[in-house]
Amino acid sequence: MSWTEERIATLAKMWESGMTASQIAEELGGISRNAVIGKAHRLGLQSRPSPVKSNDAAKAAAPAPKPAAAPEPAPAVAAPPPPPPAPKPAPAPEPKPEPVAAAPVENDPFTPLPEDDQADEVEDVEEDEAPAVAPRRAEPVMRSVGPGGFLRQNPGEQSAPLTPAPPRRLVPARPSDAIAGKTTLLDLNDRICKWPIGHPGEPDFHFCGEKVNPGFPYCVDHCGHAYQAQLPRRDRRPPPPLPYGGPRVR
DNA sequence: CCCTGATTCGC
DNA sequence: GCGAATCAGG
Repeated sequence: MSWTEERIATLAKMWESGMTASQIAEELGGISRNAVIGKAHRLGLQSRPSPVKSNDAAKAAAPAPKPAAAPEPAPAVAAPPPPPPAPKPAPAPEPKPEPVAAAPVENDPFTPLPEDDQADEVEDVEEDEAPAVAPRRAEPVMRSVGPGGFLRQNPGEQSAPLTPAPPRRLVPARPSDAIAGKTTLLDLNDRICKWPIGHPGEPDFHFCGEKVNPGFPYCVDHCGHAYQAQLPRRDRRPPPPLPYGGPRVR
């Protein structure tokens, strides 16, 4: 297996959307999670909340505001508690500026209601990503579907691809009509709701795709699902089916 | 034990 | 550049 444009794009999307390296590896297929992690690092994707953050508390506090040419900026996971989804720029090696923000995964939508300890999460989300684009059309755009299931662009519709050179493909990314018009992994960006619909690997697995509640990874509706105050056990819904029922079946 | 991501280092 | 091996925290 080699890292084609598309596999890299998929890796990047999944990584930024908070999927674990294992999940990504499984989805890409024929590759280990180590390969995924290694590639992610080489690509400069970095530092989502890692279990092993090699962190020196001394680094951030006092010393060396001027490393000059010092080779250890060590950005990533340090001070800023509420990392707003910044546009992912080139990795800034300076100590001061906000490093690449970690993907916002306050609450894994795949296990939306872990039972306890999440009442406080709504607390510390900050808001400094003012929607630069004011009136985004909230209405889903009707598209025609070309042969093979790829989506056609409407006349006058300007596509703003995330990738500098969107790969032309003879084989469309949408594997089937089941996914036509849906928001797939490759459609994810900072502005649309990343709430998963269905299970990864299923032919119609897709994402919500609504405009996000600014500052959150999900739309208003799904934020309502993701961030919930704890109810008394008395009147909790016993069946927590959404949006991800159980273990993956393959 | 399991999981996670980070890092190293031979290829 | 790649990724297995290793490390280290949860």
